[in-house]
Amino acid sequence: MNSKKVPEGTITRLFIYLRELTELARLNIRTISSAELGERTNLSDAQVRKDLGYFGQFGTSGSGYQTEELKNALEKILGKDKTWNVAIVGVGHLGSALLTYPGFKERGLNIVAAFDADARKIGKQAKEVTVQSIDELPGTISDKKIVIGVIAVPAKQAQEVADKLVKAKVECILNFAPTALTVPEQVKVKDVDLSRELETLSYFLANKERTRQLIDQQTS
Amino acid sequence: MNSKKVPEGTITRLFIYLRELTELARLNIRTISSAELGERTNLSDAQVRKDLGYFGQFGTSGSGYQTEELKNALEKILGKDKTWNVAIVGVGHLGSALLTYPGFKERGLNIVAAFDADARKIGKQAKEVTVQSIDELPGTISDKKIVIGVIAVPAKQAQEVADKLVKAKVECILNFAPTALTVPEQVKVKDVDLSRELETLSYFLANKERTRQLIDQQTS
DNA sequence: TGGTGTGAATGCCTTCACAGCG
DNA sequence: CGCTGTGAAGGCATTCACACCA
Repeated sequence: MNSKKVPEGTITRLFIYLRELTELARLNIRTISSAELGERTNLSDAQVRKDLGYFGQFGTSGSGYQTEELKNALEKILGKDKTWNVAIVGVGHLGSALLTYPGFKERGLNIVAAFDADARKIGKQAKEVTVQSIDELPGTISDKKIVIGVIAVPAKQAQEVADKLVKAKVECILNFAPTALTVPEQVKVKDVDLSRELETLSYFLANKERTRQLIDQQTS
Repeated sequence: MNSKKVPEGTITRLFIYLRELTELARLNIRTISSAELGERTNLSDAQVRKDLGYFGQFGTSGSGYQTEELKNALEKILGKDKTWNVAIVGVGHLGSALLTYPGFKERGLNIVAAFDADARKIGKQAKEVTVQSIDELPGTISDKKIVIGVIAVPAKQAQEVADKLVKAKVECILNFAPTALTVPEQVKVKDVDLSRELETLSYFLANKERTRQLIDQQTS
């Protein structure tokens, strides 16, 4: 067991392996090598072994890993044997998409509350939760033991919401607003900017076009 | 001008700087230092300078960068002086969220088509586009000169959709389906797994709990 | 003086390569 | 013999630190 610091990317990939292992288990494939698992996830065999190596020894020389066994081990490592309560703040299109997404519950993430500032949305039923006023946030967060807050409000309100979540003592925040948040460092923040993900591709396209032009010039 | 290979992360951050510069320009702040810009984006001053250094020299010793000038330079570098046509495949909650998101157009990303396999959704109007049958995908992609395809369908259909997009000659794919896609390497794929982003936090929580237990044991 | 631009140093992550095991 | 586990090497990316400039 290597107890060095685990790279961030390793964690991300562990979830990818787990997803694949779940599929393999469903297909009744009992055993898999690092090479095959890598193939199926677009990663290298060495990467697979090194990632797993941070957490212990799971394989058998010559034959690979037991699908079911490795799956269980990863679930434990990743905290999927527990459940965590989640609140969504902002019930716009994205917030609604998250509320109705079916996969969270079975992955140990229970969305147990939703908040919005817009009076017209309050009281609406979205799946199993009722949209509450943002004023009820502090009370609900502690009553329902919510540890993850999801920010799905416009950029301008994001910091304000973050402050409320922090004060209410959530332990992590998933931020979809395109703005840099300031929070105490013990609170883990993960930023996801959907718009930027798309925009990033425009750099790729612009760059491609530039090199194309460069080649045209050289050949003429 | 440093012409080394530009790190992936630099591009991501360039978009963050641009966002901040746009805000600064709006506030009529004419000039900014790398330290201030870093402060506002939760990045280090050195990081800011190094990132910009890949593309040229934009600053003035002693006073910093001209907001407007740097903003324009970044827009050019990132390809935001051009527009790119985008198609959304899969008009579920997430697809709809993307279709109605207001920010894309002004950022040079025009969503000009949407496809779905569900007959009940075809013909529906979402903002300025009408949902088409997936069978019309090949024709529409080339007619409308679409270069980016967004996959917002369930994992099981994702590869099939990817194949169609590739055959129709899109240049990049933004994939929201939680599965590894196989595409020719000249096609740029960016994976975004919303569910995984949330799940990742459960590792953080589980790990926190584990260390807490460890400390309890030691002190008892 | 205040702040850029940039080599050099550091640190982190991935890939290599192979000993050792079943 | 096939495949894991893991030090060591290599490659990137970030941070440091300072010469140089307005």
